[in-house]
Amino acid sequence: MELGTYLPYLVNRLGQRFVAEFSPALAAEGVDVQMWRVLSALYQRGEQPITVLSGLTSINLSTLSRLVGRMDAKGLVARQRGGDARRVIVGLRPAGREVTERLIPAARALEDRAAEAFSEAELATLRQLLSKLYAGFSPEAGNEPGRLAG
Amino acid sequence: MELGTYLPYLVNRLGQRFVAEFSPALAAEGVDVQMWRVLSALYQRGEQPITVLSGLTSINLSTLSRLVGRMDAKGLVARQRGGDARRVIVGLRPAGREVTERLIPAARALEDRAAEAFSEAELATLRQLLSKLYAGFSPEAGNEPGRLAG
DNA sequence: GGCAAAAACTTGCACTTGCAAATAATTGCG
DNA sequence: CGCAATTATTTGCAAGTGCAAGTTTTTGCC
Repeated sequence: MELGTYLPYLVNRLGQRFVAEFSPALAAEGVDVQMWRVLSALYQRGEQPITVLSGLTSINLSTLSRLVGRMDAKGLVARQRGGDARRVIVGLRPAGREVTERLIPAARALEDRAAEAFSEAELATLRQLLSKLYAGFSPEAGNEPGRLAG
Repeated sequence: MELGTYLPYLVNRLGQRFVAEFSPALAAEGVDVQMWRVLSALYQRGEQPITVLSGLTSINLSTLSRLVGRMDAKGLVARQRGGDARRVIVGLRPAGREVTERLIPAARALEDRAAEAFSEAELATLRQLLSKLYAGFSPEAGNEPGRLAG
């Protein structure tokens, strides 16, 4: 049980670090990591039923329901009823789109900073290994793209 | 901003997956991920001042204070005052050690399962890249080993 | 068409979390 | 020695979270 070589440990440690590094930029825009995940998912994929959004972001549905409520109150997103009146479609409002676009450079900078010490080949290898590993745990869904983690 | 190649996204997605995969084993022992992080850190490194434990596990100090309280109530860990009476030393109790030892095989199995599709060389590369990336974000601390993420 | 079962969300509740303030113990300095 | 400043930890408070139960709309079947 070597800690320094334990894969889940290494992965989560790095993930937390990414979030920590991105947090100041988020705070400057008055949003948190969860909101960023919602914003970036909607930005990438367009408006979505809240249940689908829950899958895309890995945020629990009841948590997301309330999170969307808060984001709505902030003017970032809007709820609208779908053709099936049970469905709630969540979409970006202009303010949400603007916040997202202001955050994208910071997100890019984070990755660039991470990539600094690597060759393009190393980066490609890393991405490929991470994806392959993830896919290995999804017998059902494969590797649909989803949330953008900070 | 290709989501499927965005490194923080890939890393966090995989990290969450690891946690999700490990959760049933944890639930069977009546502990959650945070408790596991405390248990495994103490198991690896022996009893620690709560502040040090906070660093090892990346758990906020006030959160950890209450978490340790709950784990104490469960009989998993014990608090004791240090030589400097301000310090609180947290150590494993026998029940905590036993729970940890029962969980280690599941943790190992998780990694084995992840490693299935990889050659030893690929695994070594992945570990090295993850460590290097993490270290790149720590100008100060370098790469002290810490918590064991599920 | 009418009503039970299913589907899609939201909400009640109990618990966890993190910031800032409070408490407890030690150190330094006049 | 005594008290102000520092260090170590806990607690008050105001949120955020997830499970299970509740609400609303649709579907399937007689």
